[in-house]
Amino acid sequence: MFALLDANNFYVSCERTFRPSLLGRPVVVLSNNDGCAVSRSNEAKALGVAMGAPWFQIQRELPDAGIVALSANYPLYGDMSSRMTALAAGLGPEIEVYSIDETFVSMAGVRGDWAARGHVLRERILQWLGLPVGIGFGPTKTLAKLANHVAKSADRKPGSYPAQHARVCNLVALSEAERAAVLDATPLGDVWGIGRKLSAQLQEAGLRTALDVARMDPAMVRRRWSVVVERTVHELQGQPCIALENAPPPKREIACTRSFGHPVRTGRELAEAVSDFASRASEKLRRQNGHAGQVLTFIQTSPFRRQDRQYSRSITLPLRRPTADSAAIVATAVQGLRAIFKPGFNYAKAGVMLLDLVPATLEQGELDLDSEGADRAGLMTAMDKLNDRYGRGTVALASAGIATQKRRWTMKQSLRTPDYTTRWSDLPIARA
DNA sequence: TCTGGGGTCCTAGGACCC
DNA sequence: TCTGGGGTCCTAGGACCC
Repeated sequence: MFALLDANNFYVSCERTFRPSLLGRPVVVLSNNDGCAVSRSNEAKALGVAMGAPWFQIQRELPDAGIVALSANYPLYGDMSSRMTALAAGLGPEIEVYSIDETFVSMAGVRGDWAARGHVLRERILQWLGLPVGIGFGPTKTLAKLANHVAKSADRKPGSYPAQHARVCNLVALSEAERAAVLDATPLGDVWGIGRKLSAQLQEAGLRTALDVARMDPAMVRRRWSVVVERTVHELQGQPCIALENAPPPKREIACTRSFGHPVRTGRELAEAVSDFASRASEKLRRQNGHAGQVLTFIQTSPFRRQDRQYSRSITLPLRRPTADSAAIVATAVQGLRAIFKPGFNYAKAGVMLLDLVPATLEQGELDLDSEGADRAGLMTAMDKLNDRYGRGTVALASAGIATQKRRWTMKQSLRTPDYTTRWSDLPIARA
């Protein structure tokens, strides 16, 4: 038995908490480089702004709609997220933080009226954080997700589901027939695990709703599609196949990739960017106390610039031994870049991925002939501590590249709001 | 002019081995 | 003329998620 709690329009809602004047207005939060709309208020959705729509297109198509756009402010969203998660944890004995705005809660052994508890929690999150959330309960994670979808839809689009399900929906409390009716009112594309491609294929096969999918024969589904889809069918039938992951396993790969604010043509600038990405990825790696075995570097032009010649390549190089040392990782990433870089292109994006991750404790012993290695780990720890305390980039390795000119490739964020909750100088001031 | 970033899992197919 | 069968491992790519 599971609950899924999920914030409505999370990024936009976080911004509204600190700028109430945005309530009731069409608002979008943009991806890095102020590229695409990645969070939309209900008013923006009602105007037809699609998820992932490029901002320049929105402006062109709806110049007079009064849409407010904001650059993504991840420190703010991350902080609001952990506050919300802490409150959600009160619902049941165990939780899984599934994403920045979604938390699964195990309801095992929880007695009483779940929907009533859900409404209380919902009110509290709204009052304390200003965040509207939807809560769904179901016998499996897939059904809890579906219930959550029902809760939000019944709230936002009256008539899509019975009004009793608005904001909080408990599928567990429904009769067999009532649950079937809810599934039958749900297009199969809205089911967790059924994306665009699969949706099209299932519709081709004559299916329309979540109920149709739930009634398929799992063995046939496995033969015709895959075990993944088979699991979804079982889960829709109420048979749990996906467990709660209370303690998430360490990451198997770590990436840092960015689109550039301006096209980049020179190897020097690319090397600067790749060095920066590699050292940020190394920081993430040390945070999970891991070592990487391989480093992947990629660069690519923009597929949207049809007039440009296109080029896209990646290369994976092994590290001499698994490590989390920024210098070694940066050097390897740049070495990879040298191997794949070709002049004469407008590069739009680059990235570094760390692969073959292992726990740092599994480090293979090695005779330390150059007597340098011993202090490296300590140096990295010291660097991380300084950067944690005084802000990213306070100290860096010279080998990671020092910008000698303005970094034109860094991303655009012209519509950023303050770090209201994570920076002393940005704290809002209440006036009587 | 202007189109995100970071993950996971599964499968097919090639390389290689005996 | 006619050239096996079975297994593992790895990688690339696809599909999905938020």
